[in-house]
Amino acid sequence: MGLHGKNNPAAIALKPIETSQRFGIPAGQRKATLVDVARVAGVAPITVSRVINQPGQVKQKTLLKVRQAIEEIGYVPNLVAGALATSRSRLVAVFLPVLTNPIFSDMFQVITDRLSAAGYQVLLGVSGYNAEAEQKQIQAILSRRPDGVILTGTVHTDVSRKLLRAARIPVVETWDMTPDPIDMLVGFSHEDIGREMAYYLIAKGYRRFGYVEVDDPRGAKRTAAFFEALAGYGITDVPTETFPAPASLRYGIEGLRKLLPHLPGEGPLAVVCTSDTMAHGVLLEAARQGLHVPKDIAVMGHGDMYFAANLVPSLTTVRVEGDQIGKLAADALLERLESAHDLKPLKCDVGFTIVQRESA
Amino acid sequence: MGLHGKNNPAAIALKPIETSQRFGIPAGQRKATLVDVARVAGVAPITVSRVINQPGQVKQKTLLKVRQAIEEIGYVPNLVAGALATSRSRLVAVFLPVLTNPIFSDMFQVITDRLSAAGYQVLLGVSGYNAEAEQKQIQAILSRRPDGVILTGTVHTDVSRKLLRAARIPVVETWDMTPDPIDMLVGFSHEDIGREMAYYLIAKGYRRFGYVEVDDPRGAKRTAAFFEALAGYGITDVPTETFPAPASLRYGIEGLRKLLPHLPGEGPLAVVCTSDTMAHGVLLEAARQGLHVPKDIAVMGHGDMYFAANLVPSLTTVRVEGDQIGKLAADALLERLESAHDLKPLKCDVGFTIVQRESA
DNA sequence: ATGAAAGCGCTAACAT
DNA sequence: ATGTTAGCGCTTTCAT
Repeated sequence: MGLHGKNNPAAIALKPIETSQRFGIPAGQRKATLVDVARVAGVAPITVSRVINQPGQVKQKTLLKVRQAIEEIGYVPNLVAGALATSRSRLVAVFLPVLTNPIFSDMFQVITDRLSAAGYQVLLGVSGYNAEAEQKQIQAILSRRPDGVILTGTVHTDVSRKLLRAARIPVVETWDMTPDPIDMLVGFSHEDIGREMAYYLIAKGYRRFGYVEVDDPRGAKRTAAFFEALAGYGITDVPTETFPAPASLRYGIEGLRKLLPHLPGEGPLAVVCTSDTMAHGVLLEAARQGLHVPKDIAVMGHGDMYFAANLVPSLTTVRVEGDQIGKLAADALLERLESAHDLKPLKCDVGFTIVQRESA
Repeated sequence: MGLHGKNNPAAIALKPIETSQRFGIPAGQRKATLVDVARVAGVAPITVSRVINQPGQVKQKTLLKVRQAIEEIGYVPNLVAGALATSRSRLVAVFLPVLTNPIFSDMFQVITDRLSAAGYQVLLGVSGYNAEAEQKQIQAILSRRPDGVILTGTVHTDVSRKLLRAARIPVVETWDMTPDPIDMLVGFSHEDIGREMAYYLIAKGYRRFGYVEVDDPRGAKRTAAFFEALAGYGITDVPTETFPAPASLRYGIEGLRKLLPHLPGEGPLAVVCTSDTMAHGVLLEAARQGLHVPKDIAVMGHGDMYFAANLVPSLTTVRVEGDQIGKLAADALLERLESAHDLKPLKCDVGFTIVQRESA
């Protein structure tokens, strides 16, 4: 690869300096290494390493000399080699279902900010709400030897769980609750949300419901709990439209259109969506059809996305503190990474809020 | 680090097998290596390497034997070591201004899909429309020795450009045009867009304008060209509201509120926004104020985001093929990476479309 | 405060 | 088709 004298010990041994330009700056193709810096600065390679990693241990004068050499030859440290030597990659893998949902990208942003402030970089995996796809990515990313992993959700394949346990690195599952986490857990109960939404609407006097959902494992938990709570009030006929994840505006529009002919009985009607995006669509379609929200039809979403408060009418929804989850997950990981490696189990429920606005 | 006999050559030489459990499976803490697999399978380490990387070169029988050993001890290859040995990391760095704009996350998704299909993984950097922040991240990520880099925009610090050139890896700049790209370029002309928007609105008969923008370098190009084109028609007084990037719904709402008292003269009025998100806000605020769109006020956005077609009234905007950019950028990079490394310059303008809808 | 030697886990280049 | 040897660029350990 353009390296002169490679695999020719004699050449290297005989003329270690002549293979480079004056001052040992590597010729043309080759990238500068620690050894090059050391040669220019007139110190041992290990001293250069110390200047970079533990500058406190190096005399001021040496420090300056070495830093000047680094500058002079434009040395960029090779973290691949560093990672191999220390078996610490300073890499954290984060898995998200989708990137397009601001709720996840916000969490990702918080995680990235905190981790990169601590000197870590983030490898992103997007699994598309699919445990098999997630497994493939986990498999691939684990060969990068990340120092830690943050997952979205608690539904993973058995192989994924086994691989993660075998990797013996801290793992944080987020965005859900489960009795048997892989390691650490920061989330909230989707069952609680489903139930509370039902109670909220029942309390408001609604007895007729329509439901628009996308097929994702956590949404399904909310759905099941919602239906169960309604059943407690004798309400069992809830027409439902289900679409493939991820949610889109169009599914909301289509959902309401398909739902309308099937909604049973008389009296106040509420349509519940598993995401604000679809609730937005329902709102738009209701407007197109001349239906008044919430008089003719109440609408409730999930996520409190950025537009929810500003829609006309504003959207009643469920707010989850994604930032908070990201912060807690990153901090928990960092604590494990930085401090003593003793098993400190973490299981944290950040809760949720029903945000009452105009639509329901 | 839990490795028995480390730095004790005698111990290793004398009892290489006894340090492990039966069959050479590493004890408790240590992760399995290629050598462990080789020992279990009864072959040389290089053969295991071939089974993983060039299975075609290995006899069927050996292949099975080795794969069984891999399975048995749960071996996960160490790509860190592989990367050091080959000086190929199979890592590509992608820099985005923000993640929350679907236009970028879509492009990212396309890039990720194509690259991971080719066996690469993607390191994401989010620069927040800030060249200094981008530089810091470039600096950090280059020490991971990525095989290639994809950037958003053509505005980078001098240091960034120098670092990227020195890295001697393929670089694709996207989402803009420039006469002096760092290496390859896939984008479109923001000047063309600004100009065409002006022509479009002039042709529709508008002579009074308001402008709502966020402070990002590419948006600024569109703005400048828009104003220049208007000046060609003698229109120089265009009240403008500028907000810090990234765009938000709220800026649109606030923007229109602040703009309204200042809009000059009489006759058809158009408000132009540098993003659909803000145009959405303008639409909402116009509705709140009882202004009819487009009769009282026309609105034009940029980006053709997912909601643009479904708003009421639907949003006239500019569509840019982000997917196409992502596809071309990833493919260009892959071609450089996979085939001969000869300098194949690429400069590609994917163009744009003005999407006429109800709002203007 | 600085250095010498060995090794992290893998693969390229040469055998056989 | 498989093995041997050396080395990727860094850091650890032990010495000075």
